[in-house]
Amino acid sequence: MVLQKRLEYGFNGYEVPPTPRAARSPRKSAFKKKSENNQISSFDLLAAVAGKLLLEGGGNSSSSSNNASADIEDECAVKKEPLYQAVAEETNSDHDHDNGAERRFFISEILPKAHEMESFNRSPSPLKDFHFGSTSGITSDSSEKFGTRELAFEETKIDSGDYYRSEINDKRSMLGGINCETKLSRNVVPKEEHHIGSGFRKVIPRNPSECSDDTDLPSRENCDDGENLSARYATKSFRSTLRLGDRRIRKVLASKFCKVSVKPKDNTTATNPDLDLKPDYYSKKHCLKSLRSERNYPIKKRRYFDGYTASQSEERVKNEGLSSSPRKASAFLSSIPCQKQPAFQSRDSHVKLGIKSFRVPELFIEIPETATVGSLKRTVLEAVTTILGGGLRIGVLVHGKKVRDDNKMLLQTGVSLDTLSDSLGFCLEPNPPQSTKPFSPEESDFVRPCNVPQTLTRCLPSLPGKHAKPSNSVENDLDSKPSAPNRAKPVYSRALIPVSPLHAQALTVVPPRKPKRSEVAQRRIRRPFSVAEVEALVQAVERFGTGRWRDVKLRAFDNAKHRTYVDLKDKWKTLVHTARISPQQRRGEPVPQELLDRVLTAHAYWSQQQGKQQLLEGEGPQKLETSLGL
DNA sequence: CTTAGGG
DNA sequence: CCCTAAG
Repeated sequence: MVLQKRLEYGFNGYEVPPTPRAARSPRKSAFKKKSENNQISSFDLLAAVAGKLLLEGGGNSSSSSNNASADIEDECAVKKEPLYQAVAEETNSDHDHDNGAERRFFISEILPKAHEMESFNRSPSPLKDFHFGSTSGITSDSSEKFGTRELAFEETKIDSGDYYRSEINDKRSMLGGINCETKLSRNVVPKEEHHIGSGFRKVIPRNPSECSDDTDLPSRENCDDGENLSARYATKSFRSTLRLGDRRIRKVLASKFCKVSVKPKDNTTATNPDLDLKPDYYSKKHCLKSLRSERNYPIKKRRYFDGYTASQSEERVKNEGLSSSPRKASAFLSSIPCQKQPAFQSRDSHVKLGIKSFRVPELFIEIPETATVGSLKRTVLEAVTTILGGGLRIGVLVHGKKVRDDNKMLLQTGVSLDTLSDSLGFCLEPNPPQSTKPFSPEESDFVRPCNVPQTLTRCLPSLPGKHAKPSNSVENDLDSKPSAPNRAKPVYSRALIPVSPLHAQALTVVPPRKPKRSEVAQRRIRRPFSVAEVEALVQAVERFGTGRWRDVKLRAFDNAKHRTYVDLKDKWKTLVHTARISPQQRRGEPVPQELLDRVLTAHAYWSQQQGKQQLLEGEGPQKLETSLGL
């Protein structure tokens, strides 16, 4: 229903609002619930339809930039039924593939050898597979991508399906943004040129490995793919977890002066015997969350990391006289127990990695004894946020050696059925916001492989020969981090216990300092709207009205990362004002009168609509559709 | 998160 | 553009 409504058009080129604003909340809820029940939501469908159109209609979408988005909906309106079905079918078939469990197999129960682990960290725990480590490679990556990284590790599942596919159906792939989330899936999607939003184009590679750091390839379709999602969208839960502190967290954190100790740690509790990771629950939840999250406007967060984090950190070094080499202290080691899962042999030699329950057991925090508990909490949060929120890179270790070539096939790296028994390791490397100073050599090489148990011996990952480029690497695969919320706080506290008594004395006394506002967030630079942008905005508002800024943003400015829906709303506000004042009073780049006229027209129209809607709402929802001629 | 409005 | 109350 919703879908149809949204595809309907009102008269005069204006789209009739799908539903009164007041009634939209319930709609959202309904959507959410539906999705969680593994049903196809209208939103999914809409997205899928759009994606399909993009695929199918790639050739005929020759419309000008400002019409591309309109074309999508226009076409939907015309043949929505067939499309609807097509999409549904496609989705269903996806599910069918999911059920083909016998076609895949697990790398399960990645049980490292305890003695090897101990040699590194003297941990009594036998279960250590993943490690936070600082390696020499950490510092060299692009800076764009950590802006919005939010990670949490708890339950991870990495699935290598029959085929690799990069996500292309989502308009956000146009963002060229922060996350490079590569997903492994079973579908092959042909390389296409896609038109999205206001006709912005971008060629999206088919191969995940071609996904560069500044490419964003999320997808809503993943909602249907529970298994993949658990891995893919885990990145989101860290936020949920830390959200306890909410805003304050975002603003306050990000010191790099956490030292991380490599200390014995109790990992016994880390193991969750439950092998079923509740993929449905997590996947859907994460998926939903990500749907929203990924279309966030990370500007603020990124600003925070790029600016505040670094500057304040450095400032602290000077002001607070923390230990001689605070940066050097960024080594962060942790381990994550991997869970055992039933292993299946796959005819297709595909691998399914199951990683469960990432943990951050040890944190070395430096904080003065005189600090308050509150500041301690914040410090811990800073440490964690810096490391996790700053983004993580996955290192792949084969036989204890790091594999740096992302384009190598697993087979080529020696990861095969025959050799898996030896060791396949992963290394979680912090991706510090400021990646200037490399870590000390000792720490840099402080990466430990996790050993793969015998069960892995049977797992021979080999990529389908169909791939033009055998560039699917574990590293890429893991880039889509999975996670699970909830345990962050317990982890913190436990981590602190053994550490603080040992090092508290050596710490410099530093009065907790409230970050100044200027440090937290600087005002964004002013970026006047161009006439083209105004044109796009006007057109979008003409269609969506003045109360659907999110739609406007998504449709017309989805690729303009610096324009938030609030910006668009504000701009409209000023546009209306501009249109009303005399040309002499106007400043800045002159907006064509034609556009200003349209602004007034649209504004008047939608104001009127709004009035009508409110009246109708008063009369009762029943009459609404009738009155609007729906 | 989105909207709506004031600053 | 920012900030924030409301939903």
